[in-house]
This record gives sequence, C-alpha cells and structure tokens, in this order.
Amino acid sequence: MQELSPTARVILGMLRLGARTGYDIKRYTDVSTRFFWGASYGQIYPELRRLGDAGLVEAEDEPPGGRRRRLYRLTAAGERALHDWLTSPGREFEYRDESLLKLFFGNVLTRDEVLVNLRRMRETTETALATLRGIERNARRDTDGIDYELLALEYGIGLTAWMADWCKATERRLSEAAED
Amino acid sequence: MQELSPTARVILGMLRLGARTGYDIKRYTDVSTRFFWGASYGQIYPELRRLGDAGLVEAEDEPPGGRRRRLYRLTAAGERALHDWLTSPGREFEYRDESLLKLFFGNVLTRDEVLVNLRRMRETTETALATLRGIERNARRDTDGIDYELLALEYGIGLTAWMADWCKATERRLSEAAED
DNA sequence: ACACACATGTAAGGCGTTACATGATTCC
DNA sequence: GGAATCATGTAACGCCTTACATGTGTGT
Repeated sequence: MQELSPTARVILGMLRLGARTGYDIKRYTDVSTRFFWGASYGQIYPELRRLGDAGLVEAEDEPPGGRRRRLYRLTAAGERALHDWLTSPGREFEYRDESLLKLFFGNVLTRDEVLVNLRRMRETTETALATLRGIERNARRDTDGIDYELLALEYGIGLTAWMADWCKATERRLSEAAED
Repeated sequence: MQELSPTARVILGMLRLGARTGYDIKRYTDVSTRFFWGASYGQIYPELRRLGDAGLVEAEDEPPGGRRRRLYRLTAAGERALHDWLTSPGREFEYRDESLLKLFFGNVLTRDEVLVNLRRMRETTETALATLRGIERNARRDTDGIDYELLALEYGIGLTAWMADWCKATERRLSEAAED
C-alpha cells in the first residue's frame, strides 16, 4: 500500500468529517486547516479521481433534480488508509517565513528599514490572528467533551499571538537601541 | 525587472554575507536559515547559473592550484536586486504541520491514540529545539551591536519552545480529561 | 589506505498555485 | 436581470526534494 499524498490526507479526513463534494472539501479546509494545511481545486479534483481509482473513495453522480455534482464517500479501504496514516509516525513540520529571512539579512539594511519590515511582519501576523479569532467565534457551539478541531484552532491562535508579541517586543527593543 | 525566485533570495543574501561557492551557500543555510528557509543543491546550482545569465552574480573559475570550484560574487545589479527585495512588502508566512493535521482529525481516534501523537509531536519539536540551541551556542561570539542572524535564531528558538510547551500542556489536559 | 569533507552538477518525479473555462441555481 | 454561490475540471508553470554521478584534497 502506497503512502497517501499530502492532499489525499486532508481529503480522506474531510470526507470522514462529513464533506461530500470536492467543493465541500475546499470550503471546509478554507475555514479550518488552511492555516497549516491548505488545498486547492487543482489538487483536489485530480486527487479525488486517483483515490477513486485506488478504491479508497466511491463516487456517485447526482444529476437528477439538483445541480450537477459528484458525491464522494470513503470506502472501507479508505477508512483504513485514513486510520493508518493518522496513527503513523510522520514527519517534522515545515515553516517558511519570508519576513524572517528578511530579518536574518538585516545587517545589510539600516535600522529604520529593519523596523519597517518588522512592523509589516507584525501587521500581517495580526491580520492572520484576527481571521483565526473570527473562525473561533463561529465555531464555538457543539462542545461535549474535547473538540479536536477547536484544539487545532487554538494552537493556531496561540502560535500566531506569540509571533505578533515577539514582533512587538522586538520593535521596542530595536527602537530603544536606536536611541543610543 | 522580474521578481527573484525563492532560492535566488537566499542565494543573493548569503553571497552578500560572505558565501562564495554553491557549496558554501548550502552549508551556511543548513546551520542558519534552514529552519525557515532551506535550499538544496538541486535548486542552488541551476539558480546560480540563471543569476549569472541575468547579470546579478559574476562567476570566476578557480582551478589553478586548488580544488576545482566556481567562486561567485554579487554584481552591482545583484546588490540592488537584493536590496529591492529586502525592502519590498512580500507575503505571509507558510506553515505546514502534519502533526497538527492529525490532531485536527482527533475525533476519529481514541484518546490514547491522540496522546501518542501528541507525545511524538512534542518529541520532534524538542529535537528541533535542541538543534537550534546547539547552533546558538556555536554562534555567540562577534556581538557588537545587534546581530540580526542571532535575532532570527532566537525567534526560531522561542517559537519552537512555545510549540513544545503547548504540547506538554495539552498532553496534561487530555490526560486529566481521560480520568473522568 | 581509507574516510571525510569539499565541490559541482543533472534527472526524474512529486507537489502546488494560478488562471482559465464552463455552467447551473439561488437570492435580491 | 444580475450577482453571488455552488460546482467541476484542465493547463501551464514553478518550486522542491531525492537520488544519482563524479571527482579532488586532507587528515589519520
């Protein structure tokens, strides 16, 4: 059994959580995993076809009556593949941050230029934070026991808040150093 | 003037900081920007050639005497391109975390399975943290004024430490909830 | 003699985004 | 009637990693 492709992982998971069409999957990821695991149509639709060929999902066309669409659901094999992945070791996280790369090369810039970059970095982060908090407000409802989707969101909020705080503190530190 | 490719950005910066060969660039990034901006030979060498074609870097072959190698340096245009990029707005950070995706789908797993994943997530993070702290120890020396390379490293350490702490706290929280 | 670090490169393949193309239904 | 949303897909292109191929110099 071959390893699931990155997009296959989120597709199987989202189908398991109730998504039924490719469009659904895109919509769900956009307001939930997007922060740490996005997906685009250009990946989703071809991957759904491949998963069908591999027998991990089943498709059913639904033209009569409604709007043309293709409903997907997990097969038993798909369910198994999802569970196997979810309980397998896996890799490290990946983090790419252009703002940080610019900061790293700060010795090439003036202090003012660095401060401009830092402020921009903080503003971007604060925008992301506001988005996540907006999602959080809409999500709080069905809480019996632990909601792992919410837990992942809280991680995102905490992480982003840490980033924004770091920028703020560093801006202050640099500004003070500039007055020497 | 076309935008610099992602790898071109780190190449120009590293040349500016003193790297002279493709091998140098790889070595430097591996112990500095790797955490948030990696580069592999498969990207570096072809990109150095393209940058040469575009007139942003100049190459000089050095066969006589030593080991065969190609020394690169920034041209005036390269210097300008680097500075332009460093002072341009730029995009958001990208963050991809498979552990977090697994956590998100936690409702499909038992609490024990989730706890196993969380522990693995923490261990991976702690390993990364140890690596970064090792780099930090080797880096502390020439500090007159603000060292931005060190600042970026401290960001990485702080961020990673936050992640590890979050895992620890969440492990505790889930364990306690399990005793109900 | 052997291992390791220095050094350069290519090829194949996977992953991903963006833009484009198309069309139906629903809401105002 | 028009805009937004639902819905599916493809094509082009860019980025990246891994594995492979090759060879020299240095230290033990």
